[in-house]
Amino acid sequence: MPNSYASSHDQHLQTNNLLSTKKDCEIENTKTEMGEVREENKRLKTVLNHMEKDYKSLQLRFFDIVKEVDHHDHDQDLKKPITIITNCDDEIEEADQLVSLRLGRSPKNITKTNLMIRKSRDDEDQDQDHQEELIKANLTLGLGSNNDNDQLKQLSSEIVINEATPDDSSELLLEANNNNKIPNSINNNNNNKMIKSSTCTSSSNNDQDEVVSQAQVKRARVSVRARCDTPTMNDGCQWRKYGQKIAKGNPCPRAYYRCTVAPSCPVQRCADDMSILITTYEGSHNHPLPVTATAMASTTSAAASMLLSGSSTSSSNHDHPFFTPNKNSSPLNMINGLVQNNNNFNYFDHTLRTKQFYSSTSLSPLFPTITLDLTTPQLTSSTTSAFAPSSNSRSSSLHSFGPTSEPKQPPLWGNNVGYLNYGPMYYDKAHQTNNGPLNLGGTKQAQEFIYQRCAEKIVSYNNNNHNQGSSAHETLTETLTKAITSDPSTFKSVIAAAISSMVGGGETHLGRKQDGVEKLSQRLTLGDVSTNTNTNITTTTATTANTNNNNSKAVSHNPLTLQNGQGLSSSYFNRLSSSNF
DNA sequence: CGACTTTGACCAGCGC
DNA sequence: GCGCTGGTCAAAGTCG
Repeated sequence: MPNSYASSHDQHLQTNNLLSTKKDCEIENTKTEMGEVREENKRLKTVLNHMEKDYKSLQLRFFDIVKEVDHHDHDQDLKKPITIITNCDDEIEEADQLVSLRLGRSPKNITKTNLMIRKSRDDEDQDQDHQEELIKANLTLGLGSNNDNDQLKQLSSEIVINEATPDDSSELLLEANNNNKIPNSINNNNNNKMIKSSTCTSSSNNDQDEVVSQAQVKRARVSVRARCDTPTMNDGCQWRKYGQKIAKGNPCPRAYYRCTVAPSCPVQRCADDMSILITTYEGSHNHPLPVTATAMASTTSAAASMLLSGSSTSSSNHDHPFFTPNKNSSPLNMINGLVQNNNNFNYFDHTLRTKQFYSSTSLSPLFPTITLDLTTPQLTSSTTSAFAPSSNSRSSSLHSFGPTSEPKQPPLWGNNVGYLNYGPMYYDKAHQTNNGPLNLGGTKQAQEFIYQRCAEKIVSYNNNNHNQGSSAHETLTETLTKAITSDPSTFKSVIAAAISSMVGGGETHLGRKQDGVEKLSQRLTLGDVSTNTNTNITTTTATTANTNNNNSKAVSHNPLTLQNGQGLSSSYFNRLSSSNF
């Protein structure tokens, strides 16, 4: 018995030793693995830092290039016989605004050119319906005739000029007013009146049609829907409440805010809805924006530009689950994404799908409104999910909405979501994931627009500078190389779209020229771009990139108590955001 | 005291 | 022409 006991005891000890040895081994292995994970984390951090540095440097370079190109365009612009109304108080600002006004929409002289070009084309295509003609007449982009290189070139240069400065609806307003000899003093502070005045001053049918279209453009609004517990949405700007009204049929008051960053900034916003904050922006800032504000400004400006461009339509857009034609509103040849219809959104209303897109009449029947819905669930998988949220604050998420606001953003060109899918027109809140910032899709797409704009500039710039071996050109080449290296797919998409916009312009949605452009795009993108070749959007939208000279107006509706513009927006949200980073 | 919000009045556009 | 409505103004109140 003792022996058996001793042997069993030894066995037990041996088993214990084995177990302890095993545990030791496991611990060692675990430690080793942890060490490896740590090293991996370090490597990842290093890579991330490197990417961030690259991103920042590329971003800086990009803006430098944009400035250079803008400057160059501005120089060219001064040489061009563009009519500039000089009976304004601030000629410098006026000139600047005039240039910026024309993005996405054509000023009168350009429109005439476009009409002329179109006229020759119409000899071939007699079956266009009159309304499309009228709409297209106001599209600066996409009207170039392939048969007329000179005109196309001229048009391209015009496009470059148009995009030399940031665009937005108010700028467009100003432009139209200039065309109609409306005093600028009216423009800055009373866009509505100005618009109506311009409409009344037109005489000829063409002018009337043009003015009507421009009026629609001028009144474009960008409505941002987002679930927000706070009275206002933090978009980085400072807002001051100047009025509040109880809208009929809406228990929630509508508040009116005005941007207080600059005294003359026409941006306003108002807000309404119970759990969903709807912020409607009108116009664009005419002053440098805080970093945190550039995101939303860029986003809304891009949306407004796309709304105004009208060239961005595509049947493929109808497949977007959040595109909502509004049967109560007048047709506008444009928009992808969600169109606001009061506060009711009819997702996927197949019966209403037509070839045309419709604008909203929610705030005013005269103001086409495009809505960036940040409240709806994600219905489709999106590659934007690759962009991990960097903030846990829903409210502060908007801080990282823009290209420059979030230092920890993922790589700028990091995915190839079809920008041809009109991404910037619609930011799904689901892209934030559960707690994520809105910036994911928005940032990337907005930045794609920036890039797109750059690409457009590059194309046009090169067209205008064949014989100039300038340093700017070298810089462009260098930057392009870097960009391609960074993310070839997206860059190719952008370039393809840019070229498409130049070649095919706004015609693609009609099926004309689309084949060639589409093939070109597909070749360039090597399949990176969605088959929804809405190539024409390229042209219009790039507007938003430069917020330094924006001139916009914002209106927002807050269903809740809607108390402050600046207070919550700047202080509360800023605190939130600062605490998160 | 300055900045901001509140709130009633005013104005202009639009529909009937 | 009248009334409704949206948008704006400005004086008063509030807050830090």
